[in-house]
Amino acid sequence: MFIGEYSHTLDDKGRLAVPKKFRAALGKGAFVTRGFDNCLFLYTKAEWAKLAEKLANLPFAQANSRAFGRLMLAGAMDVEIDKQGRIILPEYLRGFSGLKKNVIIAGLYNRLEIWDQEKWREYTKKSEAESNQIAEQMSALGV
Amino acid sequence: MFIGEYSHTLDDKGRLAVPKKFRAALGKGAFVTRGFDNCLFLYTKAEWAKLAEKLANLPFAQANSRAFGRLMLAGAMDVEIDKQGRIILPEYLRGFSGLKKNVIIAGLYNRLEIWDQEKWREYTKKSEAESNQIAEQMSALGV
DNA sequence: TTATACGTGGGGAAAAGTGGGGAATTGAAA
DNA sequence: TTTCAATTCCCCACTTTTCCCCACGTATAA
Repeated sequence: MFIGEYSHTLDDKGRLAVPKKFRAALGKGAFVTRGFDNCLFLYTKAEWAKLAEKLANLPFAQANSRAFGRLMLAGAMDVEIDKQGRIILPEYLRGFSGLKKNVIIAGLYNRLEIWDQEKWREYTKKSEAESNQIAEQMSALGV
Repeated sequence: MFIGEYSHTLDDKGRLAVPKKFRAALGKGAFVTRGFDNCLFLYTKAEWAKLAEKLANLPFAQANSRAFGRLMLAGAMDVEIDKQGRIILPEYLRGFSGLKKNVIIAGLYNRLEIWDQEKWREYTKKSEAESNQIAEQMSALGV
């Protein structure tokens, strides 16, 4: 289970440290891909396999399904954790997510999200302001 | 079952003493996360597991579900109680809840709430003043 | 008044995160 | 085929943060 918010830095070589806690889970293989709201999703091998399966079975006759598949499947890349506990993010994903030096890594149960710090700050600020409304809606979903 | 109101202090290292009564219940694992009205929620491991499960199953294709998950899952952190009976609150949660030196820990049955003392005072003052109205509305919910 | 327990503060050791240099490997050009 | 250049990968070292332990003060009860 991934939870929490971590602040790390992306170096000039495109390397990003994974929080110590999560390395064991990702050691068997990790997959990054494009996410929503301009962040990246990082999955364990097992979770990625489940998701990829679902994506592959989307009806490719539908334009939206094709777009979704291209976004997440073609966007994906398997990454390895080096001896220092870092992964290398490919150029196209750094560009997509607008990552600069300061990066936020967020745990969302079965995935990690990688955000540019500025974007994350703006996003959470906005969400906090709307949290009461959102919570009302969530109660309808049984939370 | 957590009840009562306790006043403690947060030190420079972000450490907060948990009231003695509650340590046994939280000893097996405790989880803090963002709450409502700018306070933090503190759960036992068992209670958190139930909540996290629900949050994880929200449909991530919906913008509001994602926002809620990011507030509460990415907001969460598992904390351990040290030999002195304290937990460490991460920087981002202290910022979120506006905690300063004086902190209130309040028991709410299946969770504890952590408030900045000032905010708590204002909130309770306001609620006490409105208690009659609130009570009317609650009766509709079967209380 | 003394003893005990709880809460608070701080210092030192260890670990995690970050940056940079050098070796090895790959690819391209002569 | 050989050589040069560029990129990738690996390892070392520094810095910062975290964790663990000890000690003091205050409150409470005997």
